[in-house]
Amino acid sequence: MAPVRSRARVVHLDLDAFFAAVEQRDKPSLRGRPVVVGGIGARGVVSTASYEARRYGARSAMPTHEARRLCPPGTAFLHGRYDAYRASSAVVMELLHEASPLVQQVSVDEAYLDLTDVGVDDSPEGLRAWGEELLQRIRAATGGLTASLGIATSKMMAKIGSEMHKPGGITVIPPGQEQAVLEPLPTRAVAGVGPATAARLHSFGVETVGDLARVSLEDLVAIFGQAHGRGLYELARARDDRPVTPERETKSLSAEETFPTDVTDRRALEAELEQIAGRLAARLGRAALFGRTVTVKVRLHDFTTMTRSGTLPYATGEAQVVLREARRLLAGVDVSAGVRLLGVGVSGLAQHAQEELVRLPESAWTGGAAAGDPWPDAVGAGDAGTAPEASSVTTLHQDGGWRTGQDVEHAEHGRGWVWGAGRRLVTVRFEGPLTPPGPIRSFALDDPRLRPADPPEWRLPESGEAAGAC
DNA sequence: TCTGGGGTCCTAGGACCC
DNA sequence: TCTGGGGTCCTAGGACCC
Repeated sequence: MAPVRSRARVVHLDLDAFFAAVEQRDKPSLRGRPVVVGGIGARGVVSTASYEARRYGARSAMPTHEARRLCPPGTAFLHGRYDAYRASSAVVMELLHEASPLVQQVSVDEAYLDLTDVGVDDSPEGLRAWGEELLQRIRAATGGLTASLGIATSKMMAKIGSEMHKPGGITVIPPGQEQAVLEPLPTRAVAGVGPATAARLHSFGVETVGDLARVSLEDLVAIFGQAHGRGLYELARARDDRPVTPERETKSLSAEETFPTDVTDRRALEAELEQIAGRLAARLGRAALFGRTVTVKVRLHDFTTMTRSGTLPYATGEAQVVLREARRLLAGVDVSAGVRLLGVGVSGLAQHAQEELVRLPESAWTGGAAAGDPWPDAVGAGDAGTAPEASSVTTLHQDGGWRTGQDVEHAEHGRGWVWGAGRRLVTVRFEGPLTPPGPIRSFALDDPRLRPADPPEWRLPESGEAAGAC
């Protein structure tokens, strides 16, 4: 790891009790009263508690019913108004971009700034004055919202600083003071130490960052693995050269829902899946993204969580294609004991449908297509892994009149859907038992046995079939 | 009436290719 | 034709962050 920055040039800004503060700003009757924003339902959790509510013990991520137990009558429990929060957040982020060319927004209420190219006096007094002015501008532009600032030589120290004098405080940790600040703090203060890591460290008698700094690199790597172990070793010494990085590419999108009560009925689950996949596809569309890998997430009644993923031969943004793959994946999960949460995600994102098809290896024929089945044009054009002409790929989608995701019926093999279509062949994925030797087969585009079909009623697995469906 | 929803990164094993 | 190492892709799960 590179040497630590020698000057305090990283700023962490954290809006104080942000959601609750917006509510109190917009509804004067809530000012001075405990306010809890988050899920209101039986299984809701707290997103943000106002400082008044924190006095009674309400905290973020706490089950809302527990916050209800702790807080006095008259406490306001509110659903989040996320559009309002986003609007205020945008005002603040705009001010940050005026303050520095290098801003990394971490979430709706947090950001890092790099002051390297900002002409600022980086003495503690100079930094404090700079911070006061920024906070004043934020208050003025947002109708009184407050934030806390940490200014230090690294992201980790800046973040620790912003926590130290909340709300509304500015904490400058001058170069050279990092160790002294860090050592007495609990290990949780180190970036990347969550409940699990803290518990393991505790079991070795490691409670503070100072304790952690006395553990050897070899031991940390042996216990936590290469990446995490080395990270802990460095961060415990305040060695953190992570840059402030403005824009990051989206890697995945997902949508999920926790049900008020566990769902055991597969038909109800199917309906939920359709809803969730629809929401996800709409977001894909808005982001102009297409994904190849579909992941279904199932949380059971006992909180055990399973994921099942499948990778398509092409990137898609279509709700029906996402949904169909999600259904296939869900069919392989035993849900008889009750499902608490259902989710659908998409990864392997591309900015164009089909973009990834050219790299598809034959191994992607997970269903075990008959040996010798040629892949429709794109892969068949050369050795596996050799990209065909781009033009043949970009037109794959509609060639021959077949559309990926389209429902079809084959005279011998039964119902299926179009998994890929090329200039000469169409590949169909079959779900039913009528299709030995495998569920994927290719046909000539004009194969008379193949015809378009209406979307199927989703067939529910027979009881007992689910677990073995894949 | 325990434990949201949206993300990121890492690990580990197996398949497959060279 | 018994023996291997590296690289990539895929899947599943876990930890962490806000």
